[in-house]
Amino acid sequence: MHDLETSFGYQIRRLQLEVDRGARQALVSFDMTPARVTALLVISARSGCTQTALGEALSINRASAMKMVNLLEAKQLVLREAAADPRAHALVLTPKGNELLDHLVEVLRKVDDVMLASLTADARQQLVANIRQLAACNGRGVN
Amino acid sequence: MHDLETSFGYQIRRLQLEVDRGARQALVSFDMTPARVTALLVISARSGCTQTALGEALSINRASAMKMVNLLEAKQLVLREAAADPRAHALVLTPKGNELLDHLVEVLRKVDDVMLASLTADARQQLVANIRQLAACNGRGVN
DNA sequence: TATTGTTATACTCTATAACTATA
DNA sequence: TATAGTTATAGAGTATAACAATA
Repeated sequence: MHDLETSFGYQIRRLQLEVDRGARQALVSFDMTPARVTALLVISARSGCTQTALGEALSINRASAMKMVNLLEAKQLVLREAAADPRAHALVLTPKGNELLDHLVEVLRKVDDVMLASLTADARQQLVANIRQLAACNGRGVN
Repeated sequence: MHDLETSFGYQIRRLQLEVDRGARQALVSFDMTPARVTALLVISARSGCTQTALGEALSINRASAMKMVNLLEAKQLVLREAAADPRAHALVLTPKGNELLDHLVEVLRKVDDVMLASLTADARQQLVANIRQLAACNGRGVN
C-alpha cells in the first residue's frame, strides 16, 4: 500500500481539483474560467506587456496566448495597443475589464473563504504563506 | 491593485501548475501522466472497483473513465475482470501495473522532495496535513 | 426504470510548425 | 539571425447524448 496521506503531490492534486471545480462553478455565469481571470490579473499587474510575456506568465506558448487575447478582446476586456516595437502589441485592460476583474477577484475570494472554512485563522494564514513561498521558489509568476 | 499574495485560489493555482509540470516531466519517459498514476492509485486502493467508481474518484465521467481504462489496459497495467454484476467490470492492477505504480510513487516522492526543499521539516509536515484536511473536507477522494 | 459499459461526436486547451514583418 | 505575432493543424482530455445489456 502507498501512504497517500503524506504524499504532497497527491494531496495537492486532489485539493487543486476541488479548488478548480469551485472556482469554475463560480465563474461560469460570467463566461469566465480560472485561466482567463489569471490572464486578466497578469495584464493588470503588467500593463503594456506583450502576448509572449503573457504566455510565459501563464505557462503557455505564444500561439495559445494569442487565442486567449483574442477571446478577451472579443469580450472587450482587453485591448491591443501599439507598442514601441511595431512587431509587438501592448496589452492593457479596458475599463470594462478592470471592473470585471475587481468583481471576480471578490467572487473568488468568497470561494476561497468557503474552501478554507475548516481551518483556523492562524492555520489559514500560514498555509497561504507556505504555498506562496513554494510557488515563488519553484516557478515563475506575475512578479 | 489586487493583493495576490494573500489570495489562496491564485497561489494554489500557481503552485499546482508547477507541481503538475514537475510531475509530468518526471513521468514522460514512462509514457505516464499524473492523472494516469492517480488512476492506478485508485485501482490499487479500491481493487475490484467499477469504471464508474473510478470516474467518480477521478472527477471525470463514465465515458472518460472508460478511455482511461482502455489506455491502461493497452499498457497491460490494468485488467477488466468479471464482476458480480455482469454489466460491470472489476478493475484490478496487473503485476506489471503494481510494479510500475510502486516505482512511480517513489519517483513522484522525489519530485515532492525537490519541490518542498525550501521548507523546514516542520513546515512541510504541517503543510501536507493542512492540504490533506482541506481536500478531505471539500472533495471526495480515494477513501 | 435505473445503471454499466459503450460508442460517436464535439468542445476546450494546448502544442508544433511554418509564415510575415520587423529588429 | 532572431523575435512578435499570426495561421493552420493536430493531439489530449473532457463532456454530452444515445444505445445495448442487465438490474
